[in-house]
Order: sequence, then C-alpha cells, then structure tokens
Amino acid sequence: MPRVLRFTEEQIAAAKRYAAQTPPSDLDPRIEALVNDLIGQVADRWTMLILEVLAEKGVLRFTRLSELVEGISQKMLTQTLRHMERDGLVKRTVHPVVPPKVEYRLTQLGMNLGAAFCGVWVWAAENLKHVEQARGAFDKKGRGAGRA
Amino acid sequence: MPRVLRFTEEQIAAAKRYAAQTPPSDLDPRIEALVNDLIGQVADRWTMLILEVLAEKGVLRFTRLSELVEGISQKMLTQTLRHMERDGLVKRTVHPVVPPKVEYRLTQLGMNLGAAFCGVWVWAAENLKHVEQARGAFDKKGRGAGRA
DNA sequence: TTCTATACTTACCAAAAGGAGAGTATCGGA
DNA sequence: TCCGATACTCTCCTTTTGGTAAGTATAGAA
Repeated sequence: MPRVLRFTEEQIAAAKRYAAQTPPSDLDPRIEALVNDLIGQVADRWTMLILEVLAEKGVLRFTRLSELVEGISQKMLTQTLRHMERDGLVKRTVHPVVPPKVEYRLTQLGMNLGAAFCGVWVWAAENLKHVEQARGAFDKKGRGAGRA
Repeated sequence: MPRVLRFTEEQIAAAKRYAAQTPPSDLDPRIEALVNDLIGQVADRWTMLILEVLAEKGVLRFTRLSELVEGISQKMLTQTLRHMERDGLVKRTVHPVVPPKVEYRLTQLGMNLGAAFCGVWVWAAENLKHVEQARGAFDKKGRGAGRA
C-alpha cells in the first residue's frame, strides 16, 4: 500500500530539500498552534493514502480512486478529497459531460507534502521489524511487573 | 507547539539521512499493509506532540509531560505513552520510591521517528500561508459552482 | 492523625468518526 | 421506455475517541 515506495527521484530530491533545511528558529505561539492543527489534519489516514496513489498515478477519477485506496467508503473519499482541495493539496477538474467526469491530481503543494512524508514512510519500512520486536518484548515481559 | 523547530543538528542530520535514501523498491503487500498500519498509529496527534517535547527536553516525568503537552488529559497521556513504550519509541523507567517517580525518554527508534517527521513540520511551517490562501479562495469562490 | 505528592486506573458519558445503503441528475444506447 | 454509467449526497446507525471526575497506594511531613 505505501506507494510512496515508488516515489519518483524528483520527489525524493524534494524530500531531501525539506529535511536539509534548518528549521526556522522560534516562532510566535500562534503560528505554532496553526502548524500543529495543520499537521493534525494532514496526517490523517485517508489523506495520506490518497496522497500516495495520486503521487503514483498522477491523474485519477473518483471511481478509480475509490478502487485504489483500499477500504475507503464513498463518503470518506468525497470528504477527504474536499478537504484536500480546500487546503490546496489537490486540483479538481470537472468536465461538464454526461455521465459526469471529474479528475483529481496533486498540486505542487500536495506533491511537496508527499515528499515531506517520504521520510516517515521510509522510517516505517525500515523499522517495522524493530517495532514488532519491541511489541513482542513488551507484551511478554511487560505484564506483571514495572507498573507504578 | 511544534518544538521540532528546535530539533538538534544531529536530529536534522538524521532526517537528511532518511530522506536521502532511495526507498526500497516494491515489497510484498503484507509488508505494505503493516507499514500502513504502523504509520496510522504513529501519526497520531498526541504521539507527535509527545515525541516533540521529549525530543526537546530529553527526560521527563509524567506530571511535567502533562504540563508541557498542552491540552492532554491524564488518560490520553498514559494511553499514548503506553503505546509508544510498546512500540519501542520511549523508555519508561520506574524508580521504586514513594511518592512514585517515573521517567520517560525517547529511544533511538523514537528519535529517528522524530527526525523523519521533521520534514513534515518544516513543510507545514513553510506552507501555512499557502494553505490558508487556498482555504480562503476555496471558501469564497467554491460555493455555488463547480460541484458535479 | 490527617495531609500531600505522584502516577496512575476506572467508570461514565458525550461527541465525533465513519460505514451501509439508498437516492439524485442526466444523457445516450438497447 | 428503461437501463447504465458517474459522481456524488443524505440519512441512519454503530463504533471509536476522548474528556471528567473520582478512586488507589504509600511514606513522610505537620
């Protein structure tokens, strides 16, 4: 499912650029809160999956998207796409024909976000085993001792 | 709130390393699903905030954490810390004294995850204005036309 | 003897997320 | 004349999430 594993060289380069920046030093708390909110909205399960498939496939119509994003309901697909459109992550193009034809593609902003997430996907792919080991250890020895 | 803006040079370097890797080519879908789940659990609001304050402060006790992670309830703090401990992101150290003393710190795995998220924080900080603009535009002209 | 500090746990309840499935509009084709 | 295709929207209902508030254990201080 993490189609990000097929991110283009260009996208990976963008991820590098993001990670390479020394983050700006302290901002005013108002901004910090906004950044926080923004991440909260964007780090959502469906948003990330849609980001992935659009990054991989380029342009997709509604029905195709619903097939590619496994397990998503129409309701959530519509809702998530609207949010992403509102945030400027995807471009929605309506062709006024019958039956309707609507195309979705990532904006530059969306692609940049995908690139920024790339590091997280890589982390997850690399450390899956470590996490599973940690869970196994926790579940076995955690029970029965150590709780305050 | 995004204390990641004060991430150390070392952590930023780690982020670079993550983003610099060409992600492994296609894996079997089982793995992909697991990576997906893992990200879903880890990209949670409280997990990210706790990751931040621990990355910044190093070692913290329960009550101090609850003060620093603004708005978190005891319940969610305990719950999130348990999950993070189980996943091997934080180390929990109990000192058998009265009143109880319990310390939390990030593991290497946790620090790496923080580094991987760094790119996303930077994206959010940089593109906050773009997103706000997009929202403004959407809310104004979006209503009334364009829906299929 | 009662109070305090710490790190929780538990029970209860309200709000939000999200799934299922039906409904809608329109035109060309059988 | 009725069906099918597309991209939704709407309603109803269940599940999940998360907050609040109270309870617990213990040793030393007052």
